Amino acid sequence: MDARQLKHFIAVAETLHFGRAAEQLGMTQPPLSQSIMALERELGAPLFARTRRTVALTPFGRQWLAHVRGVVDGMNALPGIARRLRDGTIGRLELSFVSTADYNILPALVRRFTTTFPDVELALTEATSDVQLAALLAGKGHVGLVIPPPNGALPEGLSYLPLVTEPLVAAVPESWIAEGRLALSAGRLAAETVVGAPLILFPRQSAPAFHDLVTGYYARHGGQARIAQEAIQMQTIISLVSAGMGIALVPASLRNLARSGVAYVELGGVAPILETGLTWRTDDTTATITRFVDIAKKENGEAGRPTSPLHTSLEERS
Amino acid sequence: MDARQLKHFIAVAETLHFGRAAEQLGMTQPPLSQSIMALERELGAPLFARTRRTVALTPFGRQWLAHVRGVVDGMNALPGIARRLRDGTIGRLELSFVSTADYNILPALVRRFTTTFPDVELALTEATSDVQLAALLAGKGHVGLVIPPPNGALPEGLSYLPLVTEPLVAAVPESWIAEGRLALSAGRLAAETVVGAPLILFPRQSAPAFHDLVTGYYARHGGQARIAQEAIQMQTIISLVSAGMGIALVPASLRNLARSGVAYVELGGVAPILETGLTWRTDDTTATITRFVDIAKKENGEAGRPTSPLHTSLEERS
DNA sequence: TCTATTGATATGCCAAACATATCACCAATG
DNA sequence: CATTGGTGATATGTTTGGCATATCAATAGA
Repeated sequence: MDARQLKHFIAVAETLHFGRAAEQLGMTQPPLSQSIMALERELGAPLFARTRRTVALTPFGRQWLAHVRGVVDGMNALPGIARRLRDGTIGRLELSFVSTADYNILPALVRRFTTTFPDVELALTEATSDVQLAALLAGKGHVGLVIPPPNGALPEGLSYLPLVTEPLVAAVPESWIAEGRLALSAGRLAAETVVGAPLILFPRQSAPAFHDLVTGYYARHGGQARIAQEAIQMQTIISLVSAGMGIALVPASLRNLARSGVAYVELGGVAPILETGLTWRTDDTTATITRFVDIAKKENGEAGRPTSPLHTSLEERS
Repeated sequence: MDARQLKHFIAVAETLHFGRAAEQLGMTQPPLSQSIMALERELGAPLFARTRRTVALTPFGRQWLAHVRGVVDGMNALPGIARRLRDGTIGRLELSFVSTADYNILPALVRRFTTTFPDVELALTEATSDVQLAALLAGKGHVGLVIPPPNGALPEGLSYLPLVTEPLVAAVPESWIAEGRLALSAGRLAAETVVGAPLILFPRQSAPAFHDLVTGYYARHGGQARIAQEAIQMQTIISLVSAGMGIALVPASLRNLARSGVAYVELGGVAPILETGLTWRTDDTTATITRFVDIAKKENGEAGRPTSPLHTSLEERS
């Protein structure tokens, strides 16, 4: 039961002529006859009904042929599959991302990748940066959209590509502005005003980089954050703002999350800059990762200003 | 790109140890190393990441492995498929049948066959006997339930197995009995009464054997059939009887086709006997045919009286 | 009757798949 | 730090089986 024998069988079944089948196979007729005979002996039943002058498939041979064809076709496809796996044009890529990326770089990136490599299965998982980094270090997943750690140093073994930098803005209850509780000057919110308002924030453990970015702003402007409420989901935080529980400092791209009763206002003073980038195991040679990083680099280069992908993402979501 | 190489690859991928994989393959380690190296050279990418002490699949190797497994499994399945094709436990069987068999032997036969050989695809086609015989002689289809030709001689090259014999009965409008237009004696219809009534019948060309059976009855009882209407479908004939257009001589098993306004009455005199049997190409060695004929023989032996399968068929149809 | 064509048989050759022997390297262990 | 056991790679010899050449037997067609 050899692949060679199966190909011999298919050739004879297609030509119904041992001589021409042998020629097609690049061999001579006698060993082909022997190969078929050996196959028939092994199967215990004749595949061909031979007269002295003609060859015909037996009903058994005809039915078996269909199955053999499937296997041989699959076998012939293996080198091509290997090549495409090597090139990264087929396969599977597991991408994790922080929730803020969902309003930012993610949709355009995913769209670009899936149109460029439609046969790569892209598995998306939302997770916080620290969870993503731990998973990658444990060998799970392939690439992650993360907010890099506070000290700026990623764990050993991970590569990193910055993708988007954007300022934080304040998400405030619209009523607080209308009622004059928050004073705007030149369309901005003065730093002292921000520091004085109750704050809604991620718990530090879930998103240390983001947390430190916010508290750093407070420290720079001489104040201690008065935390009214903690919440994990961005949507939840905005809901709490909408309910008038406080203000929140959020990435500018969150403007894409329009919600009635919430206004996004630029911060006075030195607005914190949030960076989002792509990370992956340096030693992971999966071709689809290289392809994805290439796409991300190109996206980054073309997008230019950090606001550009935001609009793109809005279009994506419509 | 050889099946042998693929099996080598799978063995090493499963054990992650060249020595044990070689042992499992019944060979020594050096040629196995060479085989894998040749495969990697052919694919242009390493399948395994080797340190001096350990072997691990590369991401590329892991993804390709899944595809290779599918092909090799399919290949390993081929002998088993061949064996079952040879035994007739898998495959395809094309069965044609006359419409009267649908009320008779067919349902029980099909049920028995499909439960005994659930993996044989059974294709059913309704056709008249002459069409079936012509198709079989032309190499189309496998087995047919037919009413044997009038002279009793089937074409050369076809085998035949009698399955059911049953008398014809008269299908008459119930009103004709109630009104006394047809007189019963001892629950039977006198032959003279039958001969005098208008007849609904198959056209001879569609079912010569059946046609001759009916006209033979008329000839034996000294009369000429007065044909009120011809029809091809049994259901149509019974509908015409129901409409009071005449009487019809039909197989006793047609009692299974109960229709309001129609009564089935035994014939006086020598009631014609209708035979239905199975036919197939004598030289067709398809194993499923043998299996089907075996089932039919057993069905025939166990069923005994011709009425038995009728009740079975009624149960089937409920 | 003769010829051409077909698949089967007989026999010799050689590549390639395998085995044996050995090496180079490294981790574990005292 | 030296030693030992275990790993995959390398080198080389051996044999099997897949193939080619030569030929045969049988038959359809002229």
